[in-house]
Order: sequence, then structure tokens, then C-alpha cells
Amino acid sequence: MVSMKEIARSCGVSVATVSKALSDKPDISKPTRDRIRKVAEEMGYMLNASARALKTNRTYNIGVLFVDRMSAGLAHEYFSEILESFKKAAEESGYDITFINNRFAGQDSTYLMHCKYRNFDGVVIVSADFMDPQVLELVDSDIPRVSIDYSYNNCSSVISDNTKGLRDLVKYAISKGHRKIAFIHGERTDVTKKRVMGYYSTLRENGISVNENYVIEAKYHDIDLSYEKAKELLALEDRPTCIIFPDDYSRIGALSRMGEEKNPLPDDISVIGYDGIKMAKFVGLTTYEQDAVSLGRIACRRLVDAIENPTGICEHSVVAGKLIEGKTVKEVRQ
Amino acid sequence: MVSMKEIARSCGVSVATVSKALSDKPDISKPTRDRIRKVAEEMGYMLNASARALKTNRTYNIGVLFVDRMSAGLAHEYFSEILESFKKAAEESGYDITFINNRFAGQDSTYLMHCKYRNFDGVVIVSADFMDPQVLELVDSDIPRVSIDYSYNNCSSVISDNTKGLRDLVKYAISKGHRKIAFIHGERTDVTKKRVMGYYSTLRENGISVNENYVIEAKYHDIDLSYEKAKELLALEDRPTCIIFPDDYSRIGALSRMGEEKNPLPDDISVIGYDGIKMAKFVGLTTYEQDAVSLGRIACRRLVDAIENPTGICEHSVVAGKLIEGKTVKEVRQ
DNA sequence: AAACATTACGTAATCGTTTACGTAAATCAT
DNA sequence: ATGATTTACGTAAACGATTACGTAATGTTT
Repeated sequence: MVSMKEIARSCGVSVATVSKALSDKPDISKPTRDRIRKVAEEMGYMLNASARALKTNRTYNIGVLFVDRMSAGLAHEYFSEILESFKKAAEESGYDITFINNRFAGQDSTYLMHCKYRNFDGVVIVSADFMDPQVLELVDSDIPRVSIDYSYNNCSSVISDNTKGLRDLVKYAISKGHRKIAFIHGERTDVTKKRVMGYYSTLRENGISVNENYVIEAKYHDIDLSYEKAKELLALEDRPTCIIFPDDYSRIGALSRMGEEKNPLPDDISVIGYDGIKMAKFVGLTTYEQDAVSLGRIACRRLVDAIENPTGICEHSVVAGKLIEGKTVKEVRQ
Repeated sequence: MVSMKEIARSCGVSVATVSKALSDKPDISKPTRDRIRKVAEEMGYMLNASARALKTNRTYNIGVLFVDRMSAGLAHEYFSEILESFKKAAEESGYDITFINNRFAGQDSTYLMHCKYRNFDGVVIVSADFMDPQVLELVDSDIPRVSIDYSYNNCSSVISDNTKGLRDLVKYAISKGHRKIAFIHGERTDVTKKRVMGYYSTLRENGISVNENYVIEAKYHDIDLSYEKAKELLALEDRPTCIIFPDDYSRIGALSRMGEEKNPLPDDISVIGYDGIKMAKFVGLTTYEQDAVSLGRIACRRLVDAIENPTGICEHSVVAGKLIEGKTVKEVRQ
């Protein structure tokens, strides 16, 4: 690897001059700067990140905590889109991203230790067990950090507006004449609580009393379970006219399965998903699209801001999504 | 950040002794080693990756080239599984992974330059435009490297057995009595060519003459296009009895869409996917499961091996998948 | 007891940068 | 012409670790 030393020798200047020339410091004359840059280019020189980091204490590297919770992992379109968007924004700001894990040299360690080791300029917590002591330790550290879809009180966060999501969906269903609206929701996380709140409040505001049989707990991304719960709803004496699924994935999966089994969903039942994955749009599913791209971008901006202009105050942003009107909610006579 | 210097001071020894004690060098007595380790632990010491890398020229960091080709990106379950598996294996071997990009300090650069900058111990090319000059430059570099699902002649590779995939699927369809087997395949990449080869050879071996109308080019992960092509096939005078789709995603999407449109697939048509994504299993789709987990693991093993025991010779592995018998291929009378 | 080997640590150079500070030459002011 | 300022570069220390080599204090051999 060619270093500044060799460029210096080749140009007959000192290493310091090379460094300053390459980083556009003002006290180098234009002729020498140009000459040095040209030689550096010719020799295929590239700055050494380790040496620079050692001296400046800046790595231009962001740690990403992305734990394959509920075995959806990267394959979960929502999270993968957030990650892609974050990555893109980070790269534009001059940062790389590296996954955080809790191993060191192949041995067990902690997330925080790993971050110290790598000297990340900042950390983003995308998908994790938010109550894991190791995660909390990281959240309580003094590393610039931001969490996505979960709010700690000592850490900036960017979260998707889940309450609005369900409010919009329920309002839409009501506008189509539905009053018997069921909600198969995910496991009881913070996100789910917000959605359930939105569900209840919107029904209440519209003078619709909630049938508790219509609110069923399932899991995110669990096709089997959603399928079972949907069948339970359909078997009810007073069955709903509209079913909101935990997410698009389980909705599409559950109904596909019914289709393969030649027991398709009855014609008079409307269905709604959540997330706004691509496939949902392709098949015409009515859903609520979370703005994953904005979530990633805003999270990155917050983090880079916290790194470059540290104030210590943490800010919480809420990102709205939008309803996608598909063809799966039918008009119902009152 | 607490460094070895402070531990040395606190223990009344030299920095060298601390370094040797922490890395279990033999010439430190057990008492001092234990004392140093205890103090290091108490002070919350962690090794500094940059300093170590600078001195040893080893970063224990692997660069991942993962370009969002055909806008499937991380959300493509096949690739995300490979990546997860690779990541896991890398972590077990003591390596972290960082995404490669072609920017430096927010400016345009090249993949190779980025790798030089970060000093990756090795590089894996997972999903990229394999003919991109920048990728070729990386492939031709002297960085230990491995490519997945594409074989360069100067770079180790791990590829999924695409020919076997189609051979198995076609053989299965034939065993169920089908002779009119259509293949909607993806864009003409290397992978696709292998699959098409498998398709043709198996039909030929079974004495079935190929109806060229049955071989149609579409795209991977393109629901709309697969949907259109499937309809074209169904509109043929002599229509096929079995359709192989480019992948599970487009198959499920296309048929879901037909379902939503209340023009479901005729009962006498069999369908087959490719990839073995989770949803495919949930809905009972007959498909060919690529062994993404093995692909990732083997690729990592190859790479780590190339890093730690450099020989210069490159090896190519082919990973077999397996047919998943769902319920979407019906028995047909001869 | 002299010679030698072993043990356990320290010394100092080094990796590739950055940067505060020093300095010589050129330019300017008076 | 003298002193002050500016310009353009060099010097050297520092970041935090690693490691070849040196060395003092022990232990071992004959």
C-alpha cells in the first residue's frame, strides 16, 4: 500500500505537506498541491482509514444494530427499506455502515464493547429487542445514537406513526360503510399498542361500539397464525365485514393459502394490510404504507447531526405514512 | 477512551507488558497477567481496532458488495438470507462486515478505492452488476475475495446449482404426467442461462420436444410482467398444463392478483416457483429451494480461508438446493 | 562457583496520519 | 534599509497498539 511517505519522497516534500495538500489545507501553494495530487493519483494512493481514525478519533463509520428479531430480519421489506435508505443517506454524508454484534474475536462480548472497539462515530438501533440489557447499555452510553420505531427517553428516535396508520385505515373502512371491523394485530410491542389505540379511538369517535371478539392477537409476519385467526373470525356468528391484518405479508400469505386450498375468502369480506410492501401494491391490496424511506433518511440525518454538532439534547420525530387505496375494501350498504 | 497506557500506569508496568498480557503472549507471568486483565476489565478497557489495524495490517473487517440491482435489494429473501448467513459465519470467525460503496467522503470514488481506504481483509461480492468495470477492477485486485452466484476466472466463487434446479423441477412435473411445461424465466443473466439449459436438457432427455412458445422471457421479481406472461400462456391455443415462474415472489404475486381480480387461475393449470421463500412454503407452493444458508456460510468459509491461509488458487463451489413438493402441481392423465 | 539457560519484563521503533508550532524566504510598510 | 507581515513549507509529537530485541534477575548444570 502506497502511503503519504512515498508520495512525499517522490515529490521532494515532507509528509505533512502531502497531508495538507490532499486535505486542501490553505497553507499549501496551488502548484505544489496540484503536483502532489497528481502524483498521488498516479501512484494509486488512498488514505488509510485506520491511521486517520487513530489520529482524529473519527471513523466515519456508523454501527447498525439490526438483530434478527422474530426471524424476519433483513427479509422484512419494511426494515430492509429503512436500512437501504439509511445506508444511502449515510454514504452521501461520507459515512459507511457496519453491523454491530456482540462478539469480539469470535468470543461473546457486548454490543457496547463492540462499538468501543470499532470506535463508531454513531449508532443506529433499527430492529432489536429493545428491552435487552445489552441494548439498554448501548442506549445509555455516550455514543451518538438514534433508535428507530422505539422511543427511549435518553436517545433520539424516529418512529412511524402507527396510531395514525390504524386511524386512517379504520376511518377508510367506515367511509366505505363498514361497522364490523376486525383487527388481527401483532404481538404486544409498543408499536402494536399504538395501533390498537388508533383502532379503538377511531371506532369510538365514530360511535361504533367495539366487539371484543374482533380484536385478536396474532404475530407479525406469521402467515399460519393470521390464517388461523382469520378463519376464526369468519366462523363467528356475527362475523366482521372487514378484517385488518397485522401486515401485508401475513395478509397476502393467508389469502394465497386459502386460494391454493380452493377455499377462497368469501366475496363479501373486505381485507386490509399494513406496511405497503411492493407486492401489496401489485395485487391491489388496500393498506397503509409506512414511509420507510423517510424513516431511514431522517434517522441518518439526526444521527449525523448528533455526531457533527453535538448538543446532547435528544429529539423524537414521528413520520406519517399514507393510505393506499387498493381494491380489497368493498362498499357496504349501511 | 481508556487505553493500554492508562492500564500500564495503573499497574506499574509498561505498555508492552499490557499488550502481551491481554493477548496471552507466553512471556508474561500468570500473576501479572491476571492483575492486568482484572484492571483492564475494571477500567472498561477495550482494544482499539484502528490502532491494531494500523500496526498489524489486519482489520478483521470484511467488505460486502451488495448493490441494489433490479431494485430487489435486501428485500429479496434469497439475498437477504445469504447475507444473514454470511454475517453470522463471519462473526463467529471474528470478522465484522461493512458495506462497500463507491463514494469517499461523500464524493464519487470506486469500489476498489473504498476497499483500500477501509483496508478490508477480504471482500464478498453478493449481488452486483457483475460486468460493471468497477466490479471487475475489484475482482482483479489482490484483495482476498469471493463472489456469489457468478464465476470469475480469477476469483473464488460459490454458486447455487441453477441447472439442477430446473432439472429437478421439470423432472418432477414430468413425473406428474405433464408434457406441456412452460418456463417464464428471468432476464438473461448467467443464472438464467443455467436454468434454461436445465429446462431444455431435461425435456430433451425425456423425449419431449420443446414448444418455443412455452419459453418466455420476463424478469425476476416482477409481478406485473409475470402476470402478463402467464396470461399470454393461458391464451395460447395449445396452452401448457404447467407453468414455471421466474421465482416464488412473482408467482405468488401474479396469482394473488388474479385472485383479487376474481379471475383465478384455471383449476387444471399447475404452477411452480423458484427460491423456496418462506411464503411459498406457507401457501403450499411447489418450488425449488436454493440453499441460501449454505451459500452464505460456504462463501464466508472460503473467504476467511483465503485471508488466513493465502494460496492464491481460487476454488469454485456449487451448492445444490432441493425440490419442495407443495400442492400446486396436479397429477395429469397421460 | 563459573557458565549458561530461562523467565519476565522493558525499550524503542513502527504502522500512516494529523496538526500545533517553528522557520526561512518573500513581500510589504515606513 | 529596517522591521513587520505573509506565504509556504518542515519538524516533531501524538494517536494506540504490536513486536523484535535487549536485559536483569532468577534457576540450572557441571
